[in-house]
Amino acid sequence: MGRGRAPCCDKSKVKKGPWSPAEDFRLLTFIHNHGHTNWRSLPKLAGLLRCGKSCRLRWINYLRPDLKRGNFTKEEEETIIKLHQSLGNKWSKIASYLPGRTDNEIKNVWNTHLKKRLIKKDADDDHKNSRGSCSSPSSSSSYSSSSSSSNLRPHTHYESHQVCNMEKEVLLSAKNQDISSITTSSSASDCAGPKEAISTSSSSNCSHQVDKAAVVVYDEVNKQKMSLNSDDHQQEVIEIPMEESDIDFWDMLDNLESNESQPQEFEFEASHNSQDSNLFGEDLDDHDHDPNRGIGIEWLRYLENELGLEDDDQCNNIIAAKYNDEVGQLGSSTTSLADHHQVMLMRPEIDQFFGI
DNA sequence: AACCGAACCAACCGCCTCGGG
DNA sequence: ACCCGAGGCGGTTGGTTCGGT
Repeated sequence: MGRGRAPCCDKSKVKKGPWSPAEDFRLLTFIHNHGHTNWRSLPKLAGLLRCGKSCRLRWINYLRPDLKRGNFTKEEEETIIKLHQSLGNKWSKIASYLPGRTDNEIKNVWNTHLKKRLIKKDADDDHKNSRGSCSSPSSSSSYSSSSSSSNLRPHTHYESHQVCNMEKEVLLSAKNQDISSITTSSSASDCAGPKEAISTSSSSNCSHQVDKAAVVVYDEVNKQKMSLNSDDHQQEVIEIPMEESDIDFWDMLDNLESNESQPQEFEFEASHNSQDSNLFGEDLDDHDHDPNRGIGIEWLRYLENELGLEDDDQCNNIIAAKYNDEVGQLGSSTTSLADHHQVMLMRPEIDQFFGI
């Protein structure tokens, strides 16, 4: 095995760094039209100069339409903390219990907020205990004593690792408690928990038990979440009705991309998401079976917002020109103007024209 | 206003697992 | 049983933003 693992792609020929709106759009459109059966070949087929892994990551962490954006709620944070006690750093497993959240997102939240918060809380508890009645020597774990000394300043990576290991020791005992407490509970398949984490867990008894523990935690937390989620976090699948269009259009986007001096900000509010998807759902029903026909204007707004293009006059003009070209080519066909407003992504005056 | 350190987060890297041949 | 390729995962990095001085 002297050669080592072959790289997943030719690193010299792939683009790295932040994704441009055009790349996002291209990836979105391709996946919508063809799915993602083979990530490795996807970039080539989609005309992206990216590694397949990079495309997958971008899709999973950012472009997937069922993603929930915005800050984590208290309930979500509680869920993460509890699941982390059961599962440890199994971010993808934890993510499977939080619909709309990605493992990367959860990992980031844990590392930046929750871990520090817990350490601080432990330190506070320790402090209180030490000031109170004399605790027995056995009650002061090595974790709490050492962590409290280090949590007053930012951790280096090495220190974080140490803290993490110490947490593991503590969590292990918590884990064992969880497992022992649920051995009489129903089987994992009976639980209404997340699909993947349960159905695909075919590994060791240990991990299976850990999953069970997580399911219990999940059920508990989920009860609290149900009422909240029913209103403002509905799972809306955003249709992407844009047919992969001609090369010129992509070239145009690529040109735009090269004119951009700054990466765009793609803030996307969860509320916007649900609101818009509600709106365009009905419109699409009449058209989405034929991708060349009408498109939900709200989806376009979503995309526009996602790609950070709404204020880009240059882009607007180019796309409007593209639109005029297409309408011109269609000539006096029976297709209505409204059926082709998909190229008019971001022009308020055109919205007015359509009475939107 | 300028600087600096902290916080944040998107993206990359490399290892692991799994499934097909 | 073994090999290989693809997908998945967790750890880490580095660029950007934020907040304090």
